[in-house]
Amino acid sequence: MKAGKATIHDISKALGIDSSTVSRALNGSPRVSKKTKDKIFEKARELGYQRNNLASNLRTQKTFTIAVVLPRISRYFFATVISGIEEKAYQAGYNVIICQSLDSLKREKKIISSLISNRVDGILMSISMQTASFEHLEAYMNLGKPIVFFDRPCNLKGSININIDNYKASFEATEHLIQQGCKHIVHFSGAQNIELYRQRKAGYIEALKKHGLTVNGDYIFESNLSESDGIWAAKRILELKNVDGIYSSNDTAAIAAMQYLKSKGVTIPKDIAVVGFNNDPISAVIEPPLTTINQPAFRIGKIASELLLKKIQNKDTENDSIFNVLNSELIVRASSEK
Amino acid sequence: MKAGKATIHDISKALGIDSSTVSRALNGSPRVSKKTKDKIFEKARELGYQRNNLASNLRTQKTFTIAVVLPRISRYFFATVISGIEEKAYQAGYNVIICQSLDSLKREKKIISSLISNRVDGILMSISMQTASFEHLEAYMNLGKPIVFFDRPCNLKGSININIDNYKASFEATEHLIQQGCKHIVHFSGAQNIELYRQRKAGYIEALKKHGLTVNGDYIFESNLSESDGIWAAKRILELKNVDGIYSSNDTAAIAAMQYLKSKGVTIPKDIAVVGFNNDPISAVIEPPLTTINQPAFRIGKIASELLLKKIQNKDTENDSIFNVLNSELIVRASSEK
DNA sequence: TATTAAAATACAATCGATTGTATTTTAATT
DNA sequence: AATTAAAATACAATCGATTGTATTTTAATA
Repeated sequence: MKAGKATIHDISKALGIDSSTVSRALNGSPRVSKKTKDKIFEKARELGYQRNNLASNLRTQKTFTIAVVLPRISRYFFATVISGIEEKAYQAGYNVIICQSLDSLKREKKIISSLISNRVDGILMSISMQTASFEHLEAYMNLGKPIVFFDRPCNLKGSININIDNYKASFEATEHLIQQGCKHIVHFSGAQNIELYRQRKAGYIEALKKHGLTVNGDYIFESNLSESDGIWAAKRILELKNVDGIYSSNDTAAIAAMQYLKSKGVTIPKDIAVVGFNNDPISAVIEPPLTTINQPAFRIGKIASELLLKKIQNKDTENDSIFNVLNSELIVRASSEK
Repeated sequence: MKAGKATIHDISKALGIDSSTVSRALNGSPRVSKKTKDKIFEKARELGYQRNNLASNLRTQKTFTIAVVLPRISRYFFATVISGIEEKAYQAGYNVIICQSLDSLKREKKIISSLISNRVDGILMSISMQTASFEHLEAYMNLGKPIVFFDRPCNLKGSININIDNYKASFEATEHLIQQGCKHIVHFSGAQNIELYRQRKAGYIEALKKHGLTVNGDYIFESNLSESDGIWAAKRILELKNVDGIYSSNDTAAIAAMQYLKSKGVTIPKDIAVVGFNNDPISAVIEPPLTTINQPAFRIGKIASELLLKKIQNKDTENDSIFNVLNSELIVRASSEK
């Protein structure tokens, strides 16, 4: 027989011991004597037995698996959040499944449907840029299973959210540019159905207002904040002529714009000062180094999975909405110091 | 009743139709009449039915799930490989589970054990730096299930490998440095139990020999090629005094070393020319831009999953070892042009 | 040694879907 | 209307592990 294909029944037959006893032994039940346990473990090793989780999970209605659903793992911020999640989850004996929505709602829906079919115990999620309605998420929650939202908050009733104060971080970043003498600051914003980007935009606007600068819709660029979006934005900036500052909702777009502007002879920060968001490793390496906002990504992951596991383990807990707000910090580098 | 908790038996009872017919209807079997199918689909929608894959997979002995096991997803190369894998896999209706070994053998073993228990249909894998024996992988293959190795090849009999010609790429990179006039080239190498790093080292050595340069063990640094390893290497380089070239087995270490050397007043490429490996996005952005070797990461992922799925689908195929060698290219940038 | 509680083990149902075989229903043919 | 093949549906076993209950074995007590 091939190793690993053995079942408790094979052990049972080989030893003349009932399969229920074998199961209990392998799970360390005190109902099985030491002597029998030893025999069973020995035989299990001999046959290369590995528990079939499909069967076990079906019976117990538990998979000890949680899923992370996020836009894309190649973003450093998300990759770091995942590390935090995995640390906590593995400690607690849970498996982690990672799923990329690629910021597509269609894909996000497919993923959730598959997670329902596979009966994962809980989901950690940062919704896609296209997600504006939440039926697919409610379908999961209606099974009595929890979702914890990180980074991009969600206003579903009873939802648990972990994020930084995006409004405040944004306000400070913009104010920093103003203090450096910028008068015409462009903002790179993301999809407005995402609360996160609305908050970042709001912080930017409030900072302008506080300092008596005019808020001009033409200076707010909405996009997916990809590399190509950054280049597109840089081109528009050159057309606007008088721009002297950029506050971008992520580093990716900020860096792409910087590279393009540099190639067109713009000096940073003298001509245009730039502030990004996320503290990507690349932001520290580019010339000049990019001022950016650091989020505690690893901690966000740790706390998110802590809260999720707690929710999974006590089903009785309240159904309150929870907003867990962590601190962020503005890291000032050369790209914004005039 | 809560949505989503419905089973075929609930549909069966509600309609007075046997559950076997319900199952066949939901799977589109021609054995069920159109009329009955319609009734069943209607009721399924009404009850929010979602198939329980645990039960289905247990019965069918298929999970339509493949796993990717690799050192860490935050490396751009690996993240890109994953995108290629997912594209192919999703097209074919397979789920993809992503697992990070963090270059730890202990973790890799745990992961494989969990994948066995969860009965995934196949594995795509880039082994950890610590992996020198393969019992854990053989345990999986003994179940009659395939593993495809990418990036880091594996000499297990009957294994399928996808990678570039690391020897050749390395040879060319080193030769390039020599042509730029470098005489004392340091090589950053990885763990020597990994075939990949042995090949890269061999290519470096051969290039030196071909051009009549002495091969000096003190100029070959073995490490995990992390950021801190890069800094450590840079310090040693300063002690060696006469180094005029670096060929690193990855960009991460090369870039960390460059940053450190720059901070100590070394001019790149004039004093020391640098070549990395992997074409990380960061390599194009650093000053000066880093010469590096580009691997077709997305294609590697696509081809790897193609081969894996083929192997999953025809169990009868030969058990030959396969080495699939893709092209790489040296991208020459300012860091190496003297 | 008989009695009885405790310990160890066996029996049997269950989780939800699938599938080979048997039975019933329908429709076509004579 | 009787016959028969084909279509539709029902029955029942199965995948592998778990778990409540029943039974047997062991050991302790009187």
